[in-house]
Amino acid sequence: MHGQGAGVAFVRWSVLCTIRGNTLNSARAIMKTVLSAPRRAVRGRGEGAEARIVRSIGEAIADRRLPPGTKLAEESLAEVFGVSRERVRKVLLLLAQRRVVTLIPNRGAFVAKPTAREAREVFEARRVIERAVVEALERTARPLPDEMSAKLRAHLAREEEADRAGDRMALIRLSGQFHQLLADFAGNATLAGILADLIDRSSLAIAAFERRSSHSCSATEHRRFVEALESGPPGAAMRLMMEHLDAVERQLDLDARPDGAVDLKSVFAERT
Amino acid sequence: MHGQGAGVAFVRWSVLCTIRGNTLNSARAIMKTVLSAPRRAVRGRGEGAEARIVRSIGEAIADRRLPPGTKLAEESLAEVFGVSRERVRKVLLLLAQRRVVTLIPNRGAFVAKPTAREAREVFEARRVIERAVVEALERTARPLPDEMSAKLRAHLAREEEADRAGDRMALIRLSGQFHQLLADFAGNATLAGILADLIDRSSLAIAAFERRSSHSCSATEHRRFVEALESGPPGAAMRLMMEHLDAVERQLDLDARPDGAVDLKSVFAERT
DNA sequence: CTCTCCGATTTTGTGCACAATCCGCAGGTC
DNA sequence: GACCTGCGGATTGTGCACAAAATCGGAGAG
Repeated sequence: MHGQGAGVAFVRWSVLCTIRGNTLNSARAIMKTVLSAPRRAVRGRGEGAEARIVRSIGEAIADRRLPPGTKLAEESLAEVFGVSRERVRKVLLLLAQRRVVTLIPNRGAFVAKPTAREAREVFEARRVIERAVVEALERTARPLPDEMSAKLRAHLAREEEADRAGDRMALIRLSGQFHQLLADFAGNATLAGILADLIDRSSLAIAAFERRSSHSCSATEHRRFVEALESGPPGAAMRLMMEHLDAVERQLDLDARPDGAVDLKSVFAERT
Repeated sequence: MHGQGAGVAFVRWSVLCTIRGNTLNSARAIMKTVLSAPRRAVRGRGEGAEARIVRSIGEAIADRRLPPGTKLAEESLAEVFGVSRERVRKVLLLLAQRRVVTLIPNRGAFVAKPTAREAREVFEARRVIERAVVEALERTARPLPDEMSAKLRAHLAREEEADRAGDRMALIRLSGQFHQLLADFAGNATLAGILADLIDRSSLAIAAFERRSSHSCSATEHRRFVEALESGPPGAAMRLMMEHLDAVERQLDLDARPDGAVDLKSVFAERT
């Protein structure tokens, strides 16, 4: 989970200078902000704690240490993170709006369990956005700047290392980060933020619908994509990305199963 | 602001049946849910109030009755809506995550004032998503089903009526709803939800950056689009939609102006 | 033996009060 | 005259306590 923590300090004096008519004391305002920012950072807890907890829970969900359907009791989380229950409540509200957890009135918070339909929608949305990302990359960044290339290759190395080590959890997280990295390079923070949510929800969908035993390695597909982006013919990278997303979705078992208690009969009917 | 309220009742027993191993008492769970759902609806306030306030504030922002930078004091809002202050706080947190309001620690909530960069990003994101929407519409819904056609034409009628009446506020809201309607027809609720946020943020960007005096009427462009979608050659609708979004963005004054106090000197320098 | 009802316990929801912070303003100082 | 420094008023942030609701267990009826 990669929160899109905007620069609060910057927003701060921006608002200060524009809201009220008095724009002349901006220097003083900047001064106070610069001084107060570290002070806030030193205490570190009041505001950073929420972001930390959000990220922590988010990563746990993306890594499937918290599988879909898991109950997230407020009291337990408060104890785990050493904060008050209401802080946890706020965090859960944030995660709920990102559709990563489901809030059921008077029942509590649960790790979201997407429906098959929602899973399909999320992947389609990813295709839509990532197509635009790759288009932007192929259009504006060709040849690929050294910095991007270096970061991508460093990331690929980490992925392949995790693959060799059989660290499935790290591989999942890195795989998501790869797509996030591409979106960041594309230069549209808004789209990147939207994609961040969709990637998290993809993790959820994968956790909920993954077929047992099937697993095409993302690392090699990612490497082929980067190579196509760096030195392939125009459109090759796009094609690889679309195929990659299709492959990931095809790994899922999204057929039938209206999800729930319906197939109980059929399950036991076969046993007669 | 069009909240995407999911079917809570459905999620409810779905979770019930899958979380714990015991799946056999699902019938009983359904029973209790079916009974409790209307009861919750009758009381209606505990959960509906928040959504109502979110929609209310959201519409006010989209209609520019609350221009960017307006302070949203908790106490005042609580009094206006007749709820407790913490309810308002929750609502503001939700709106903040949708980037419609900006939350500044210890300062309060303000109607978001997007930067020029953010405005450009939002419009680019809209182009990305609405391109997909129109593609889906042209691909899967051709010829256009009667129901869609009827709803679209009814909407056009409302837009044109508002245009004739000079009801600028209604026109803005209807214009947003038009795009929302198309996204709904495309059949991907996830994408439609994302677009809903982007449309709201577009309203904000327009409010913040609109040029005085310029105003190309959306209603006629919308009508042309619908006609192209119904009976135009393939691709015509897409082209019109892209041109329409470009036109809306071009109405904005997104040049230079790093936003804030910087141009004060230049403004007064010209007067010597 | 199964189903239903009902009370005890746990968990969530909400109002309230107090603490912390910030803005505006006055007074003093260089 | 400009700047720093406290101080008062107001607003936001947070912990706490209580109320409301749901789950879980057992007892009783069919």
